[in-house]
Amino acid sequence: MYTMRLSRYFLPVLKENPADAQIVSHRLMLRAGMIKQASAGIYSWLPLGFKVLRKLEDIIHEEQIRAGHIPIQMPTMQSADLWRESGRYDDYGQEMLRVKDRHDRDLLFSPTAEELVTDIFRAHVGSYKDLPLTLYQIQWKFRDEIRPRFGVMRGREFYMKDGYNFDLTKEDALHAYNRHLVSYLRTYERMGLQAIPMRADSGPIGGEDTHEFLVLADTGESEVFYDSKVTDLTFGDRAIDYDDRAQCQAILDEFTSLYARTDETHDEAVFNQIPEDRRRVARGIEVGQIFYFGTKYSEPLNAAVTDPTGAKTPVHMGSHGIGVSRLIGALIEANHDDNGIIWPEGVTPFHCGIVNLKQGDAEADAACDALYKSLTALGLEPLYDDREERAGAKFATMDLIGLPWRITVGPRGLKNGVVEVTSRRTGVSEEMPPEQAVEKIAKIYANL
RNA sequence: CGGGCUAUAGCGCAGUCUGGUAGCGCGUCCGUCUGGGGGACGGGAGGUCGUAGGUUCGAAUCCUGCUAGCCCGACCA
Repeated sequence: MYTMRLSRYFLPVLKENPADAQIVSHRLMLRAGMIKQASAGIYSWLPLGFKVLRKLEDIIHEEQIRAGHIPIQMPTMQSADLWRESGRYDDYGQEMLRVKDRHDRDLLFSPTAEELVTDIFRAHVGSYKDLPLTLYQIQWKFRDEIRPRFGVMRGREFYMKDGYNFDLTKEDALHAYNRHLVSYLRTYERMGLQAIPMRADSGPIGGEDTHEFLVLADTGESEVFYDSKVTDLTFGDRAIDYDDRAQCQAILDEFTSLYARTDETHDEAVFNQIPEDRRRVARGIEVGQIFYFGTKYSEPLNAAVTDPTGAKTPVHMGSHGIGVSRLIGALIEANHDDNGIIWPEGVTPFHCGIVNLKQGDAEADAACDALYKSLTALGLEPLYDDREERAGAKFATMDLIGLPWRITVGPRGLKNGVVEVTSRRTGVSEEMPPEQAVEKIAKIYANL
């Protein structure tokens, strides 16, 4: 169990804006004590940031496993040999960090893992009976960006979910593609984000079919064009059977048939067929991408299975990524105000804050302790601000770190038997007895 | 990689032009008063001025090299 009393926690908040942070998410992550820059584009994750990272990771694992995908973990340092085999060692360019070990062998810090996962596959899978198979990992990656910027949104070291499907036929692989699209829709929605799948460019991964998921934000790096009706689409709590091909296909069609493209694939003529009042030009942050690339890696790397007729056939593959660390930046870009972050309930580092307005007041202290115990007994994680600080400082800290709910406890309210429950997002406060406040918070998180 | 800029206390900055041995705000520590939106007063701690060399009686300040970081551009999840 974490220490959830602020007096004993490690939350190095900053009152002033660090000079190097340009965009709001970077500023707020530094000010809220979530990260500390270690060098250009490389960050240490402090307790609050680390907690959010873990929450995102948990959601991703749950949704991937629900879709039938299997978690593994591959190394960050990889031998250049495999990359020479696929031809990408030379293709990848300066973005790939190359290192030599003591024996003068070429190593690299993995920017992605198609080669390695294909090597695992070819070593252990030989029959169509072992298909379909989708392996994924959540692991640190490195791309030696020419110019890292915007904090974790464009770092050099980043945390990423990357998954790889292996299928016997193109049809099977396209179902895997659809399955990923659906699972990603669910994943982002649970995080409180609207990420719109847009037709994209395949870039260095290569391939035929690809969609990027974009979160709309003014600070986004890509220009996007879409039909305003796409933002009305929500996945909601509809039941999904990932083995049901027709259902997965229908959901893909529903979410990708309206016009939504990045500037790379934008087609002015097609765009202009949308009724004028529905045409939108905006900016977006890319938080994920899915690819179908057929036998691009399986052929050169010789990843083949025996099909039912006894013939060897290269497997059809796809890969799929979610930028986990940059998602935190995207979440903040999409959820903040002048006072700080506003976490969606699904990803908040603590479920609520408890603010003791008069530390040292016997009744206030006792009421806060009781609230803290009741909430933790229900499996919730409150952050209790028990510091010897004035009310204003405590409010400012709570607003900055963005916990969605705050329970305010002071002598004045306690005299009437009530505490105050405040929504960070709306600012609306309600007075109620402490037990009722606990119930209210528990109810909010009951379905998450 | 091209163009621009910066480096002085944990954070934000002044001091550099005109050389004389470092200062402000915030934070931090101690004390008192406070107690519903970053409170007040008093007292303290904290800096090889990025680094190496040079000029000088004397360098944060002038000169040179190096390193790190930031911004714009090209590139990218």
